[in-house]
Amino acid sequence: MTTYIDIENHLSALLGYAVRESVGQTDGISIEIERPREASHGDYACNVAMKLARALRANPRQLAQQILAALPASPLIARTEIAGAGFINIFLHAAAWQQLVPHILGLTSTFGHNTLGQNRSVLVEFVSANPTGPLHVGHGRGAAYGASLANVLAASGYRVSREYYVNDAGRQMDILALSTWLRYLEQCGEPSIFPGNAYQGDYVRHMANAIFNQHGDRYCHPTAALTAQAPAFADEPDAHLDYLISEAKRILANDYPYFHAFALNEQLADCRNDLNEFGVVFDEWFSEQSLYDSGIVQRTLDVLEANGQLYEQDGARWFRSTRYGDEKDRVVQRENGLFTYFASDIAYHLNKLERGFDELIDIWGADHHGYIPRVKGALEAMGRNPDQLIIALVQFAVLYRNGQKAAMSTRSGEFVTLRELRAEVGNDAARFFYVLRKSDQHLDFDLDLAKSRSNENPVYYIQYAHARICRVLTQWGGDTQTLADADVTRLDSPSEIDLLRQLTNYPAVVAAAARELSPHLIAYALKDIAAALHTYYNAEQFLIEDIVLRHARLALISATRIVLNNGLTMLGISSPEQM
RNA sequence: GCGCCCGUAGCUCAGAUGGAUAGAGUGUUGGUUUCCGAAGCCAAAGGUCACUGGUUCGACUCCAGUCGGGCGCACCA
Repeated sequence: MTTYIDIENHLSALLGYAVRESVGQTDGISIEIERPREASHGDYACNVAMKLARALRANPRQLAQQILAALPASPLIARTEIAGAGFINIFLHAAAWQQLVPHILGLTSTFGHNTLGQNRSVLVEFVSANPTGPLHVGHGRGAAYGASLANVLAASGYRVSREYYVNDAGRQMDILALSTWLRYLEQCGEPSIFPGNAYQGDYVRHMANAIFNQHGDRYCHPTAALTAQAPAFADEPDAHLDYLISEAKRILANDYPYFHAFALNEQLADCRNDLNEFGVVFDEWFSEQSLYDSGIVQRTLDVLEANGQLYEQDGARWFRSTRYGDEKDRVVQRENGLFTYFASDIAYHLNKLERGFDELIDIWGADHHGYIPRVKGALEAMGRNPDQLIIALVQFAVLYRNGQKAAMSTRSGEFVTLRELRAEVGNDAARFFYVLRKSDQHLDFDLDLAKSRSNENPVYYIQYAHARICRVLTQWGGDTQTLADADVTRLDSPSEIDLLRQLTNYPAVVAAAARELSPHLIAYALKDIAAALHTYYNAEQFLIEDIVLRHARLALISATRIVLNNGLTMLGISSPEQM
């Protein structure tokens, strides 16, 4: 078995050599190998002659001629031509494509991997939803995107850590603890004083039930005292909520942390379970509270203070983010002495860098884009390189059912949860539909299409290709290991060459997906590969008398199965052997 | 008002460093199975890449402006 020659690297090296030999200087000019749309323009094309033309003040077609004259011989190249304004078109021998089959069968699960990351470490932080209720479909998109992206990066030579930032320290958690206690009081038979801006969802009642069943009326107190001041807050619902929180803390005293911790643990466990079922796992669940407990928040502000980045005004402490391109300065410590979310977030990002990661990727909802300058600015203000932090924005997903929008709002309790979505369309369809769009593009999620078990559903199209191959290999009944040694020189029909080309392109797609943080490219490549497989399946027979050709074809579809499985796995989608 | 994102076929969307005649699915129309799974395949039709100008050998791609849509502009997270 001869060793595999990577076509694009090979052509790039040959042309680079030819350019140096023929016209000499190539500074600033990179050799770009592209795949023309038009088959008559060759298998690959190079535009280097046109790029050199300007600098050398020469005719591009003449340059192309000189370059081709110096082009070394290659076992892959059948012929070359000069076309158009000065394109060098390259036509390959079938062997250039055929060599891929034993290559894939040898590598199996690592085929498609690349070394773009050069073993750098990257922390991918995603989902990070407040643990104040079930994940909804918007979080689902961030989860699917982040998990797929992390897999793409891992396949591209990065050491990847997946992290969920748990906002367990803020006011929202207090509201959840309060909501749980108030529902509990209803269980105790107290008159309901549940405000409209507390958490309305049934899951709060469920937590209250659980506590009541376990502890009876141990945490019961009369609600009369809580209602006494209510009328004063008629026009200030948020102030009313804060009042109730402070009263809950006062009345429950040492029991308040119980409600807080119970609600937090319950929601976190639910969230973790939900994501696990979705195939989304994290290496670390990082607590915001731990940033306070370990003193990092204080230390962070000390650093900023020492650097002259903070000032006092109106009783609050401000960070001079306008120095770093932000629209206005931002408060890090409020008039009431409490730190803002921003303060702990600066500390969190500092902590990430102190843990030694080379790159940080934050995946945020697109509605947080205005937050970017202040976080990057804070890193810069602490003497860090803000370019180490990359923020990937994920746009909203809008569900459509029967052609109509399904609206959602966490507070009102009328949202569609990720769990409901998964139950309705299945994990595979959900993962696929979520990453089928570019992440910074709005997503119209068609529920009816996603759950249809018909040819209209693109996820089945790909899975069906995989199942079809498995079926053929099963009917054949041989050992697929032996196919690695098959003589593949007769794989030269149009549908075979086309399929081989699609498979050859796959590693470049993975690299592009990593470079562009765009796992959707994988989904589109899989559709193309599946289409080429289906065409092949209809064009040729596999289980034929001719044993050499039979083994060659089985080797090809076996390789195709491996690539489909690699890609589907990267997107967190199953590869069924039968459907 | 300012900032970020977006505008490609009837619909939903791709288009990797600027390349040659613009891509897929779906929908519409027509064809396809004595044969490994028809959840498939083949074909037709469908476009002023929002608009205007600029950069250059070449622009869907880069720049400026206009129009249209989304999001954001807290001592919330």
